[in-house]
Amino acid sequence: MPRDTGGMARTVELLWGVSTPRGTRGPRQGLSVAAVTRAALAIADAEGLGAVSMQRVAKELGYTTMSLYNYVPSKDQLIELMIDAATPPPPIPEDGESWRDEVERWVRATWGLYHAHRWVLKVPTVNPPLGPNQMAWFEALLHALHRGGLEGAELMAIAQHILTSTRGQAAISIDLATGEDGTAAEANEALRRLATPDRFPTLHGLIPAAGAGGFHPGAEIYEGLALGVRLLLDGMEGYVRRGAG
Amino acid sequence: MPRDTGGMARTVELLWGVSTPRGTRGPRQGLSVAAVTRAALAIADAEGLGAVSMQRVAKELGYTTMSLYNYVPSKDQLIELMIDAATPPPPIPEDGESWRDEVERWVRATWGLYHAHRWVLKVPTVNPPLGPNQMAWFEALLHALHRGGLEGAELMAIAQHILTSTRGQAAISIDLATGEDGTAAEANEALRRLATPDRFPTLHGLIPAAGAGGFHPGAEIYEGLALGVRLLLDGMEGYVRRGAG
DNA sequence: ATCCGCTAGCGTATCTGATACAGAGTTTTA
DNA sequence: TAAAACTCTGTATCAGATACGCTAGCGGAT
Repeated sequence: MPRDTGGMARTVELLWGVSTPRGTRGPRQGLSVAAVTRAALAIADAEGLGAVSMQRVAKELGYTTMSLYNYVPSKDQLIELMIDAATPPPPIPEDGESWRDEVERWVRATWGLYHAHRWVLKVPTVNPPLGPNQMAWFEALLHALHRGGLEGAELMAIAQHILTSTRGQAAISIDLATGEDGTAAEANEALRRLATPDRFPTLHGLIPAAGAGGFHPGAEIYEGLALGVRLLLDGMEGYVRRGAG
Repeated sequence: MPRDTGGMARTVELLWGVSTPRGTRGPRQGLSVAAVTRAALAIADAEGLGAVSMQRVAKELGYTTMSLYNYVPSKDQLIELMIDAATPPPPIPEDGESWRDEVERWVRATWGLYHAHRWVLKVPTVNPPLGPNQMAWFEALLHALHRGGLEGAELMAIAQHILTSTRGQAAISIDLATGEDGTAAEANEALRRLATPDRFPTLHGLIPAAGAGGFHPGAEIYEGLALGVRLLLDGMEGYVRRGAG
């Protein structure tokens, strides 16, 4: 029987810790899914996703590469586990906090989360996030927006909107912060040279205005994100008031 | 002299076709950057990014793997070229079109673009998009929003917001459409099972309401995106009217 | 008590893909 | 017409994922 190399069912099982009941025989297990995941996570946090190889993780744990496959069916699955493991429980709304503040707190926390684990957004997405922690965060966002008066498909839509723009802007911020020193400056330089006023009038006009050159450093991007969210919530309030949703 | 393996400068050079003047000596070139890029692009469109390897591209062209390196300094650079090559010129706004319609047309076109080249959003971003076509699209979006009354950092922020949420939602839609047949259904099934009303009350409430189970198929996601953009623009109008920006 | 069968961890092998390097043939310029 | 500058080829290297078969530890049925 070939090793079950994955599939959604297996992934979900692993993520939710539903241990397929295994016989108690054989040598005691020296490792565990959690231990493997933790080790991989530590490597990624310290040296980036590229440093995570099965060999490296095994070395870190003092085991052979192949023994990891006793716990994790493939590297891809391991990465899914890492992502969920990197995700702490979502922030708890404070008493009396407005729903808008709740949303903004969520955005800030998400921003922080991605910056704390700069590799997370490099993982090319394949599946919807079905890990327990991922789901908890999404639930938290839905909760806040629901308080704001949204329901059903609209609720889902706006939540996705906020989620994806937060992810996207965080990814940009991280790319700029992570690149070799000077990459950002080099990019700005290139931008300045290429965004000529004839072909790119609007963009060209922004370059001096934006200080670092149109692709801003971290804090400014966050401010931009926050503004976008605020305006979206403004629009949403109007929408709800008008009686839809 | 080692082959220049890249760096922003080289990338930009390639993207903008600034041919570093090469001597006219030696055998006539059988290939060109464009030809290599085109071949790679065709493979990616037909079989996904995973099918693009240097060997495969070379085979397609009837050359050796290594000969490609005469034209393209590395695979990563080739991928950047592919992305820009996959990007047609942005849509041209119609006469008399409102700025809001201009934005919405932009969003729709972007959506279509990503769906036409389903591999583009799988590329883990490293650099800001400096290719000429990428820049042209961004300029188009800036132009529309500028007409709406935004300036400077606010303009940049809202443009990024729209860009990232469009990318993000398109990515979700593509993942669902691309997975093995049944993956989406399986995910919904899992979601239904895992999103228990006690721990995930809001999410749980959405599952039946959302038809396919909370993670909607293509058209519905597009509707959601469009709604989000509309509300954001609503908020933006208020903001502009209030005199900021 | 004991032995059987399950299983963890090991060593090694295979396969795929990127990229280095050296050599041979081609074309232009001094 | 030789030297120089290139292009393309063939082969080698290196990394990383994962298959496979072996050995030995351990719990449970005899």
